[in-house]
Amino acid sequence: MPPSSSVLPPISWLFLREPSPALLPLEPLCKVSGRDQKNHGRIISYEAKMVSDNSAMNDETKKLSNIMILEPKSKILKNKEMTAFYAECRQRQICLNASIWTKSNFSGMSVGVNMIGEVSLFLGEHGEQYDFTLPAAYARSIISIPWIELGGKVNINCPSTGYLANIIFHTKPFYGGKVNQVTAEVKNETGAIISRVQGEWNNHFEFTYGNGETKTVYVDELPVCKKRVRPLSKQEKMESRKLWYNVTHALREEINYLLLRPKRIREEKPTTKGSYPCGSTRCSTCGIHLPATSFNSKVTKLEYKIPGYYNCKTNNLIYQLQCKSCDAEYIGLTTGSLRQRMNNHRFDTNHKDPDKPVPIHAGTHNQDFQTCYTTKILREFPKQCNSSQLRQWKLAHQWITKSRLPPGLNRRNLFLPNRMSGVPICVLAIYLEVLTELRQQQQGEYSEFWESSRARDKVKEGFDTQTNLCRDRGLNLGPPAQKSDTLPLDSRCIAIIFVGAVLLVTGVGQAVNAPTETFKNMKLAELKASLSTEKL
DNA sequence: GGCGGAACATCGTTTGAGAG
DNA sequence: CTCTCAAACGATGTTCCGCC
Repeated sequence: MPPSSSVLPPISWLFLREPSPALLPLEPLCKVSGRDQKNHGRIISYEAKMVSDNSAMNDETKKLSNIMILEPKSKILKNKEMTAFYAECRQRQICLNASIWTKSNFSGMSVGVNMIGEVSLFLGEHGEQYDFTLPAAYARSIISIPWIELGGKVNINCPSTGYLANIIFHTKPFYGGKVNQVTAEVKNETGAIISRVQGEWNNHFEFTYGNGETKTVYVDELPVCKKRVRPLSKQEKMESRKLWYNVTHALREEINYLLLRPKRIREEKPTTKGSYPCGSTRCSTCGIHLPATSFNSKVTKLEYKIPGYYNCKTNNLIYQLQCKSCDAEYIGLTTGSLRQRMNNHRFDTNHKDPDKPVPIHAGTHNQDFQTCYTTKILREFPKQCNSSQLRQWKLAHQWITKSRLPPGLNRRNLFLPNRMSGVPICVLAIYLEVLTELRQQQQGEYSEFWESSRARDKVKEGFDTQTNLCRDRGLNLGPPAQKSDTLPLDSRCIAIIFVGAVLLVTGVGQAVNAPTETFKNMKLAELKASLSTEKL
């Protein structure tokens, strides 16, 4: 067989990957991390015979499929999580030797996975070896309906003959374009192009040879070899189906959170600021911690960017628990890690603590903590922040997300804390707006609340003590905010000051049962002064 | 088998609200 | 202003599990 004939089957083989939905995580045949004790550095030996019982296959396919044996690859890299396998067809003297590991990175709504490793196909009959590189895989729209595509350049090289194939997997352009497009050029040892390939790797592709002949391959028409594996009961702990039993079970039962637990891709630092799962194998919080780059305010109807890179291990933070089944949410604060706090909530929920809002709400849906909630980190605080400051910022976040109003899960009281120094005027305006809505919702119930001089005085006290505070720093701590998209609750909150002003001036403030005229005028002047100093 | 990290379980402390 | 109570969080010890 001339090299020009033998170089093409490996290319076909590379293309003929079954397109798969984006539901399953990467499945290793053998997951290797460190040294396996019993085998002294070797991967445990597994055997999976693939026997075809498809009578429609041609003889060559039968020969190949009947004796395909998967064995472990002896060479491993320490401290790398990698997929490694060796497969051979002894009758036809074909063997495949492969080791693959991944580097992944987040970029907004998608995850890119670079497949790094070696794939070598050896054809004993011809004494030729073909070395493959692999395309990158991209999981797009990971927060909505995920889908997968391949991208990047791949080379197939045959050192003994000098033949070379350059393959390009084209990613879909942002606007228009087609998915799964692939092109390739096959060159001989002199560099002359002997064949071109074009098509869709999951549908059909066309080979155009040097003499003008063409050949089209349709993926759907290719014979399918039915895979046979050992029964689950006979598989060892690290065999593929045993290892991935939980994932398979969860898919069948639609238990979403179980899908996120086992063998997660290790994440590099994401490129976009936001709240991300840590990727630790045993971290239960990752199961409810979906990647997020922003959160919404039900008061301002605006979306606020999360201002840093956070994960389950982040300390000193304000977090949000969002019910998957309804609009209920909970804003909490912890000086420990998100993971520690979620463990406490999980414990309370498992024990159906009747005194705590998070377990009570999960109980109303008859769900456990993992099933009921998702979480995200809204903000991390520097360690030098004292507890008083932290509480104020928690309150501020509770107000702008309305988590203190139904159906929010935080406590219902709406009194201002005793010490309000440091809380920006815009946050107080938000507070007024929330209070107004509550008053409109619960006309009778809250009139008594507001009529009590104590409640009214509290608000007045809150405004009185914030003179010369904050200079409208929004929810940003530290130095005065710069005007930037990455500083979330800053100039946008000025709009809320308008709301507060309108409430006070137009008499809508009457809905909260009327601060006094003097109080209104005083606060309006203050609000105007703030606005005049703010560059919108 | 030892070590370290994560989860689990429990209890103590802090804080805020209400009442007097 | 003080006391009481409950919500919320933190701290700590134990258990489990994966890795070396």
